[in-house]
Amino acid sequence: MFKPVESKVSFPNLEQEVLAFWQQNAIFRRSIDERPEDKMFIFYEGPPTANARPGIHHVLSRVFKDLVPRYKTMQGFRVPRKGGWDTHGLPVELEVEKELGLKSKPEIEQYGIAAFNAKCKESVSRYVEEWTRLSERIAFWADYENPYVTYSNDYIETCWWIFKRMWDHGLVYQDYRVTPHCPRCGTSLSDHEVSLGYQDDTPDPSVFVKFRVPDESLFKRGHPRGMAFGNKLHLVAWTTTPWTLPGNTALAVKEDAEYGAYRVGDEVLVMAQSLAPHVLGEGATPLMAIPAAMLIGLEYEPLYRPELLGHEFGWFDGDGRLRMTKSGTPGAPETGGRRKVVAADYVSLEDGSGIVHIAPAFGAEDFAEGKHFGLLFMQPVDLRGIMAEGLPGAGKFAKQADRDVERDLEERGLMLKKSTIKHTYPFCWRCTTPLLYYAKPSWYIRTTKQKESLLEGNSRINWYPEHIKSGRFGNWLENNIDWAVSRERYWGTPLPFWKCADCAHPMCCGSRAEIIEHAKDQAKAAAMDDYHRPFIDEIVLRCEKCGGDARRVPEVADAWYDSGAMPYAQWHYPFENEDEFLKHFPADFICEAIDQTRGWFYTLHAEATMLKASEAIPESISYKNVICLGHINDEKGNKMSKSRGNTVDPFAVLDALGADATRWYMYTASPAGSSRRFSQALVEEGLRRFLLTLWNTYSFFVSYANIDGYKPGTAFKGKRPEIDRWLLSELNALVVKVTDELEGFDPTDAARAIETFVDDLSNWYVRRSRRRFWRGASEGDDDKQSAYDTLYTALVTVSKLIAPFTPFVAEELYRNLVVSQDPAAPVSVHLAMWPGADPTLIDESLNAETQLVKRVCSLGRAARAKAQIKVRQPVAEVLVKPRSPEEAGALRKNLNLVLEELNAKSVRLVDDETVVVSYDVKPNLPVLGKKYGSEVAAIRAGLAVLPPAEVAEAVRRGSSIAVAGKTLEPEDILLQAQDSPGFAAAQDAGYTVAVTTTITPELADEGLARELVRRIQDMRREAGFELADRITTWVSGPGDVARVLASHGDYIRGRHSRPN
RNA sequence: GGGCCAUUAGCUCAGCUGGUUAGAGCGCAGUCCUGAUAAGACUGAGGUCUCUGGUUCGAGUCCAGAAUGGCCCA
Repeated sequence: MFKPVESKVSFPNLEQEVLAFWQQNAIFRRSIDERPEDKMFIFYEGPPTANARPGIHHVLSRVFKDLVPRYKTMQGFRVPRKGGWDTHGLPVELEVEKELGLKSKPEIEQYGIAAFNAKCKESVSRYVEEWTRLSERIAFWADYENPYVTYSNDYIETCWWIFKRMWDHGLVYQDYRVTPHCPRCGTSLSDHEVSLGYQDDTPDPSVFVKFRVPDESLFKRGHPRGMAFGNKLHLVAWTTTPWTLPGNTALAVKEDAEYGAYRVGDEVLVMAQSLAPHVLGEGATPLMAIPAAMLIGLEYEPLYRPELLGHEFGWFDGDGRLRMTKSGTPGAPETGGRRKVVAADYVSLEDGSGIVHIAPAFGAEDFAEGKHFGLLFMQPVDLRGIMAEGLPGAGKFAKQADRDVERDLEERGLMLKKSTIKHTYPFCWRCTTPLLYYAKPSWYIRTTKQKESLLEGNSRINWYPEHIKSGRFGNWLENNIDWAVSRERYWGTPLPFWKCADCAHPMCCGSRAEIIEHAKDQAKAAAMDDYHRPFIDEIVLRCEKCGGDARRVPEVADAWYDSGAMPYAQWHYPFENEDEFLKHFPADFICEAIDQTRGWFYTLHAEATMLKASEAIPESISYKNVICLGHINDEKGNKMSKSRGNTVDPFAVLDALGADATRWYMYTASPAGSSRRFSQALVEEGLRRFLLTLWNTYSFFVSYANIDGYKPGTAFKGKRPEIDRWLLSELNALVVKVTDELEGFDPTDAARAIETFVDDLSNWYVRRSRRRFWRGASEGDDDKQSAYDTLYTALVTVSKLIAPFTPFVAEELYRNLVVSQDPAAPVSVHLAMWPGADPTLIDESLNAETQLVKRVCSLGRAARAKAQIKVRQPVAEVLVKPRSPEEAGALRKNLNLVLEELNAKSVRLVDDETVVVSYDVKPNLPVLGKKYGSEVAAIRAGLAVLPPAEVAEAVRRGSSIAVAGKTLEPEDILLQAQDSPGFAAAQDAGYTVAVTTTITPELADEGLARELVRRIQDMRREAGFELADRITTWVSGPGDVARVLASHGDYIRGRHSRPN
């Protein structure tokens, strides 16, 4: 006996029972422990941050992550799955700041870094329980009893070790970079934060400034003396940030643009020709054209010279490194104050003057130009945004200093024109202070040095979808820039770099032991039990060069650095677990969404490459296969976000429809790499289409198997009917298909194939085979055995195939169908082995034949519908015209199916459909009219006298035909099929299927008999009888009912009772 | 401004290396079938396969360009 199965089912309830079973029997642990240790498949979990509720997009990545390990487990691999939590980073800090009401870094420091970090630590585990609950609920199997946690001391120590390896190999350096900076909060903002604070229509000054070019510069540049302008030549540059003008160290022109000199009053102004009329208006006299090449290299007088005011300044050396110094310091470049013109391709000719003001301290592009051309670097505004002494607006906030700068330039006659424009400008999303782009020192990993290795490694990684490899990820590597790895924050892995206060010598420590070794107070270092700030900051090292006090640099590491360290840090490698690390490296499979190309996919890859370059690990790729998921949008295709309020609570969907339905939707809706629209309605559609269909087939099988006492295990040996051979053929083809697709990391095509099979199983195999299950044993034991055996085999195989996809319903089917019958079987489908296909059972031509039969039946039903003859009413004959003799042969083998499906007494195959249809031939007047004009009348007449059958024949063959002296093409003639008398026909794609429409009294009686059967069945059902109940039926009715009961009584009785 | 992806029925999606008449599911209207079925079958309405060129005997499919949308970067 199988456990009885109701056709009605609540999947959410069922899933709870399965969850309890897994829990009680430790199935997850067993699914790992019971697999051989020497056959590993390695999966890395990209750690989520648990400081917010999980959303539906987390369900997406988790179910894809879960699928491959389950499949591989069934293939006999051991697939350990260590969970992990990403715990550091700015988002965490921001949450805590909000909670504590802190608004800036000074406030945090006042609150206390130790207390602040304690709050951060507390915050990251706030939703761990909810994350774990979700993971369990959707059957995302991972080990959350021993997860790696990025804030643990061990994890941090491995991060230090990685830094040290790179440090020793010259892959770490400090340099400046330009970042969006909030002068009030005293910190850089991430791109994400910047994008939160853009404001449109921000008014800003728009000023055209004159930069004087002394005649001497022209001579130096090789211009003839005759071309002197009496020191009246000026370059006109445009800016919306006058406060950056004291930082100007260059002007940029576009190399392929035409410039011109214009006389305005007694001055000569230079700017792009295309913009001159707009800027200068009527009063300007063009003097001459100047190619950009003549401007490049030209020296001009700076508006301001902060370097003379005792402020620190810098320059870019030959390596593009920024060196800071003070005027008069030995080694500082002697500039004579001159700045020069350079070429830059980003110079716009759309607005401004075609000459761009460059201040390397205050713009990313400017900084890059500085690096490229070895420019001076002036930063007369501090991190609070305050203008330096000695300059206009000194002591004021930069934006307020704008007006002082403008006034100063006006007084000096260097202001050409000023007005106000409105544009989009970024503000701090927390305090609405305007952001300043500001060059600050930052620590870098020299990834550019390993660019070739990064690319080489990538070439050995399998990406799904494939275009990511050379597309988004490959391009990212091609355009690689050094990784800015430091953050001026608190809650993160402290950078293990110390700098001597005396000689500025930098040191890097790659372990706790090294820190203790170099610490001035070794006892204190040894006692450190939290490696975070502020404790680590208190450890002062002895400078290895001069013995002075070395203090740690204030920055912490980018949180992405932590997650990229996960292959090593999860094992605290190399400090312990070397075996574990080597066994688990590299990963065979990882899976995240596409936004990780610059996140985890990159840091994982970059750190592995850097470590390989540092000869610290044996292999330079840390993952071999990666599924890169598209994003989930809402049902309208919009991105889901909290602020839009269009997020979906995963638990609502799971409670309503269940995890299997949700998972199935994720796999089948669209290929893994495509973005997808999510709505509960779509999940429900899949539930109905697939899960319920499968469930009902299963319930059907169990109901009848229990009545008949069917026992699996005694494999059927006799000759199987065609339809059973067909189902087994399809089933084995399905196993091959699903296995192939999963090997190729394509769950979508695999799942869709399963869906098609289940549809065939239910709506063709079971529907066509129903009677074989309910008729008595005496009516052919072999046939019935074969049916049970076939259906049982199909259901058991499907339960295994769907185990990675819908693990709950798979478990339910498997346990009832297999475990309840076979004490030797593994107790869970997730401990079972993946089914193998028997290729000898796959019969492609049989599969094609069945397709043909289904198509013919479909057309036959269409023909019946056309004649308005119900399927319950038998017809005398079905006529089929197939497309080829081969097809005729195939149909001949399946005549019984066609007969039954179409409720006909006989089937006749014909090779010409004109037996059942005749064609009306009509001239295609719109076509003929265009071709032949007035001759159409003659053609019409000519066509009318030709035998329609011959014309039709020619048209159907696609050959031309001679009519009234013209050669007509098939397109010139319209054919209209007419049913011949006594037939109703349907045609499609070269097939014709017809039924005879004459209903003899005998046929009518048979139809009535079936009608009676149906009515009585309905009554049985309504009365609540069980399938096996025997009933007594009384019938009264008009004479034909009595006649039919007499003539077809046995048939009617036979349909209502099961003789066994 | 650069890169990647997408665009096929009202909606969600198939359509393999070019090959007769472009399909499925959902939804809508109707008819039918049914003792596994919350299901199923059939019919109907619904397609300039985003557009423009090109290659080819032949293009939804290949090439070029454009448009729109999404994502990423600047």
